[in-house]
Amino acid sequence: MAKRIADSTVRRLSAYLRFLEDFESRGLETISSEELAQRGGTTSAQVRKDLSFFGSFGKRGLGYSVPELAGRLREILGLGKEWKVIIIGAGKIGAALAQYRGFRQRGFLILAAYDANEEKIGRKLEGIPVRDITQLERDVRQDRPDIAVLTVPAEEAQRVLDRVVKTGIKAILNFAPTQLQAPADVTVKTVNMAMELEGLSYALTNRD
Amino acid sequence: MAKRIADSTVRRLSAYLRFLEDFESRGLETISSEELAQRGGTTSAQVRKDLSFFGSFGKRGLGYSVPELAGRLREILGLGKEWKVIIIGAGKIGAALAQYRGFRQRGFLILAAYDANEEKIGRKLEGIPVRDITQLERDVRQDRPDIAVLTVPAEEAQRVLDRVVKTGIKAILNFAPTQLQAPADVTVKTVNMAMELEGLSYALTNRD
DNA sequence: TTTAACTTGTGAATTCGTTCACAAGCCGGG
DNA sequence: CCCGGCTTGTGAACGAATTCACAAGTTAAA
Ligand SMILES: NC(=O)c1ccc[n+]([C@@H]2O[C@H](COP(=O)([O-])OP(=O)(O)OC[C@H]3O[C@@H](n4cnc5c(N)ncnc54)[C@H](O)[C@@H]3O)[C@@H](O)[C@H]2O)c1
Ligand SMILES: NC(=O)c1ccc[n+]([C@@H]2O[C@H](COP(=O)([O-])OP(=O)(O)OC[C@H]3O[C@@H](n4cnc5c(N)ncnc54)[C@H](O)[C@@H]3O)[C@@H](O)[C@H]2O)c1
Repeated sequence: MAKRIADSTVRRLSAYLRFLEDFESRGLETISSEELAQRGGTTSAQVRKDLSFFGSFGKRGLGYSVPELAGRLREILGLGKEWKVIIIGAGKIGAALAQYRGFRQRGFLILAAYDANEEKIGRKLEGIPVRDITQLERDVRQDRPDIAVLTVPAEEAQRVLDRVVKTGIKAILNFAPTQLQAPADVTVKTVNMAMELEGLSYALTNRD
Repeated sequence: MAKRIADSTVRRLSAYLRFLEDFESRGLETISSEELAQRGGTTSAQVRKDLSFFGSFGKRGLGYSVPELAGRLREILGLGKEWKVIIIGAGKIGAALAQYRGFRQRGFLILAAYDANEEKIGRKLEGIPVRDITQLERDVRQDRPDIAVLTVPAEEAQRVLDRVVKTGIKAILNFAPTQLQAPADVTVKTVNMAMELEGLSYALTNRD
């Protein structure tokens, strides 16, 4: 990849793909940057610029072929393959995620959940086994998961992250409300719901 | 407020507050922008600039008083009061959120969850009642919640949002993976986990 | 009182992301 | 085959956010 692509661009590509899949299922053949923009709450120039970082996929005067562009986006986003995911922390949020069908549908296969609590180990969550965290290293060597989802208490998060990193996993989705430290070659994304709520609090407080 | 403040700034303020509370609990009296920056993975100039939009809270040569700055940030973020929250959709993720203590701890009081499914109505989730969605309008008039959390299926999300907006609620946290339309005076934040995973997929695919 | 070590607050410079604006290309109709 | 309508792709302009860099203020020590 020649240029560093902004995070915001990647998020929009992901959104475009969602819309394209919707259009595809309705049997539409082509779509213009303007239509895509309207659907995504952005501008047509933004759409074209986003796509232009990766090539030129459209036809002037016509627009984009829906299936072709969807294919290109899947390729760019790395969604051609099925990604293997493990969940660490089979608590309330971990269980909800394990049972969520949306991930599977988008090509993310959840292999297992891990927990330290004896009571949870051995159970199944909608078919997904809850395993003992002490098995983590062995299992990772065998199953080679690509992504780990962290849903352990905040106090444990950094310790668990370090352990996960040591197994060689390079991508982590963290739900603990903490700032985590990881080596540069490991990508960590944090979903912090308290922060989102505080953003709403700010918005409610500071309106004109 | 004189200037429009960037979303990214508000998020960082929220993070700073978290660190300050940590420092506060450890009994530290003052903190420098450099320490705050290190903790938050940013730079000291960024910290000072963020704060400077709202006033000057520090002492040159010394740093910031931990309790004072924490108080100022709470004020800026509107965390002086307790915000009332309702959850719409008592499914897997809605239930996890309803049972999450972290929100209460940070001043977000969950009043109730609402659902359309008869089987769920009338139950309690860790003390939080699940009510019939048909009661929504009446209850909102009475309880005056400030924030609605949407955890309904994606197909329902826009319809439910419109209904919530009509009750006069001005802040919404949406978990459905859809782009939602709302009037300009309503703030909608969407947490899209599939998009986060696709961001990880992109990162794994396009490394140097 | 002077000095050295720190740290803030903030214009200015820079970097990054978005929007503009238009040449270039495609299509269908006459 | 040419014209009018439409849409892409992209430099250039713009605007927003971050980083730099330093004067100004604080403290402690001699
Ligand atoms: N529940 C929510 O809705 C919600 C929302 C936002 C954020 N979060 C965050 O997600 C995390 C989990 O929250 P939760 O509500 O699911 O809590 P929870 O207590 O229900 O679940 C945590 C699980 O992690 C397990 N665990 C603890 N230490 C572990 C370790 N070292 N290795 C493996 N497993 C370990 C526990 O046994 C437990 O099952 C927390 O950081 C929380 O702040 C939760
Ligand atoms: N479960 C997860 O981990 C997860 C993760 C990311 C996103 N999401 C999103 O969150 C939403 C909910 O997911 P879920 O897994 O909790 O699904 P779910 O089916 O368990 O829950 C949805 C709930 O909404 C209720 N509902 C449906 N229509 C309603 C209406 N009109 N009014 C009130 N209630 C209504 C249903 O009765 C159900 O209880 C979906 O949009 C999903 O894509 C879920």
